[in-house]
Amino acid sequence: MTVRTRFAPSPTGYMHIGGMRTALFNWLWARHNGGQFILRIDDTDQQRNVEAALAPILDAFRWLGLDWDEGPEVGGPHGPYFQSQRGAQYGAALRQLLESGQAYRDFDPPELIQADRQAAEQEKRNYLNIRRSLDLSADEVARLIAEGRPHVIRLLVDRDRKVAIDDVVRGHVEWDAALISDPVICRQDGSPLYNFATVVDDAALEITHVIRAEEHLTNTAVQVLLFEALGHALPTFAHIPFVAAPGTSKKLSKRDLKKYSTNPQFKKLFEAGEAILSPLDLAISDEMNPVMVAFYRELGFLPEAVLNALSRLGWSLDDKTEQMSLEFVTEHFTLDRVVKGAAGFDADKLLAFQEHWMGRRSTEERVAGCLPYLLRAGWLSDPIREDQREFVGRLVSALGDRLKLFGDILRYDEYFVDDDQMPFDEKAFDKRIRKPEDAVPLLREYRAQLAAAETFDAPSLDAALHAWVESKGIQMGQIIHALRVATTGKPAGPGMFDCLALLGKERCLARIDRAINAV
RNA sequence: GCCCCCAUCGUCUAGAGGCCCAGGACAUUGGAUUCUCAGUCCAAAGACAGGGGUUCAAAUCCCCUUGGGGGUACCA
Repeated sequence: MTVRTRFAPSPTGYMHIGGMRTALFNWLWARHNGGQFILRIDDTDQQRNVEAALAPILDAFRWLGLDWDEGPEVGGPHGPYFQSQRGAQYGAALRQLLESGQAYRDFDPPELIQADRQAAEQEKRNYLNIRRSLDLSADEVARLIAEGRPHVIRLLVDRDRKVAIDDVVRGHVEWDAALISDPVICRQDGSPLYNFATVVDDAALEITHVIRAEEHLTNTAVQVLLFEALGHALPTFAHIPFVAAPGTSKKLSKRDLKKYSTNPQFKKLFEAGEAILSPLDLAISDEMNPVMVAFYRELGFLPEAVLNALSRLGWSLDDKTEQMSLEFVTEHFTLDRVVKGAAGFDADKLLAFQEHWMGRRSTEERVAGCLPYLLRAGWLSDPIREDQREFVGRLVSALGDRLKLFGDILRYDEYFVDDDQMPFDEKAFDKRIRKPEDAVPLLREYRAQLAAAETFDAPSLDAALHAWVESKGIQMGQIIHALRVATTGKPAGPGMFDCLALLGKERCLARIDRAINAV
C-alpha cells in the first residue's frame, strides 16, 4: 500500500516553526517510503482572503524545498483540497450517519447544555451530554425540522465500549467511551466540525499515516469512533511531541513571544533579528519573529540548517550523527525513532547547524546570498555594477566564518558608507586611539608609510607593517588596534590587512586623517 | 474536577536487563593558536525526579509519589 501522509494547515497568514516540524515529519515519512505527501487546507473557519493567508505557508514549504504531490496549486485526483469546498462530502457523510442511526439531531438550546456542564462541574464529575433529544419520536423530530428549529448533529457514542489505538510513538492508548460526550459534528449553521471534517477527508484522501502533534491525541478517540461509524479503516496514528519553547516544556506559541525575548537562547535570535531587519526597515512583528519560519528565511538562514534542526527535534538517528542533509534524513527517517517527550526548540543548536552548513557554501554562493540584502538596504546600486560585485566577493572571502547568516553582511556597513559617514565605536575609539599616548603619533607615521606604498594587497601590507614595526622597535599591538579602529570604526573584524586592502589606499588615508582629527 | 500523555547532563538526545560508576552534539568554563573578532585544536565540568518492588543483575520491567504537559468547545 502506498504511504500517504498529509499536513492540514489553517490559512493563518504565517507558518509556525512547530507546525513546520510536523509537516516535515509527514513529508519525510512519505518520501522515505516513496509515497505521497498531501497538503490540505483547513479553512472551515475563515473564508475571506484565504489566498493571502495561505501564501506565507506555501512560501515556507517552497523555501525549505518540501514539495507536495496533491494540494493547492498542483491539484490532484482527490480534490478539492480546501475544506471550504468539500461541503458535499461532509453532507453525504452526515446523511449516512443520520440514516444509520449513528448520529442524531440535538435540539437542546446552547444555554441548556451550558447549564448541564456547569452542574457537572459543581458536582466534580465528568460532564456527559444528556441525550434529551433522543427521547423525541420520529414524528416530533420531523415536526421540529419542518419548523426550522435550530439544532446540531451529534455522533451517538456507544457508551459501553472502549476506544483504543496503537500509536506508533505512544504505544497502546485506550479510552473509556463511557466518559466521552457525544461530539457535535455539525453546527447549527450546517458547517462541519474539525474532528468530523478531518475524518471524512483523511478517509477520502486515503491517508495511511496520520502524523501530528500530541495535542491531538485526545481528539483521536472521537476520530476513531467516527472512522468506524463511517465504515472506514483506521489510518496509522503517530502522535509526535510538540515543539516546546526553549527552557520550558510548554508548547512554543506566538502568544508568549514577549516572554521568549528574555530567554538567553532566544535572545541571540532577537539580537540578530534586530541587527539584520532594521537596515531593511523591517522589525520583529507578529508575522516575523523566532516562532515563524519566515523569520529565519528573512535573516538569511540556510534551508539546510533549519531542516537539520527541525529533523533533530524529537527524532534522532543514533548516538552520534548530528549533521544531516534532507536527502540523508529522508533515507533514514523512521517513526519508531521519534522521541516521546516534548522537545524544546534549541536556538543555539540551530545556530551551530547554520555555521556548519554555511561553511560548506562556496564564496560565490555566499555572495549570491548576500547581494539581495545589500540591494534591499540600498547599499549597492541597482543594477549592481561589476566592480561592486567584485568588491562584495572580496569582502565575503575576507569575512570567512564570520558570516554566519547571509543577513550578517549588513553588520559590515563600514565597507559601504562614505568615509566621512563612518561611525566610530566610541568605546573602542577611547581605548585604542584617544587614550594611548603613542597612538596618534604612530598613526601619523604609519599613514606616511601607507601613502608611499606601491602595492596595496594584504600580503604586502602585512610584510610592510611587520618590517616597519620591527624597525621602530615597537609592538604590533601598539599600532594595529588603533589602525583598525581608525579605518573601520570597530574593534573587531576580519584580518587587519584584508580590511586595508578591501578599503584601498585612498579610503584608508582619508579615514586615518579623520580619526586623528577626531581625537 | 475528569481523561490522556510525558520524565537521562543547562539544552537536543543515545540507551529496548548485564557492553553504562551512562555515550554524542550544542551551550558553558579553562588552555593553545592569532593583530581583534570569528574559527580551529585540546581539556574540564555536567544527568538516569523520589520511593518501593521484580531479578543474580535496572537508566532500562511493574507499582506508587512528585513534577511537567495536553485535552476537556456549535476552535483547529
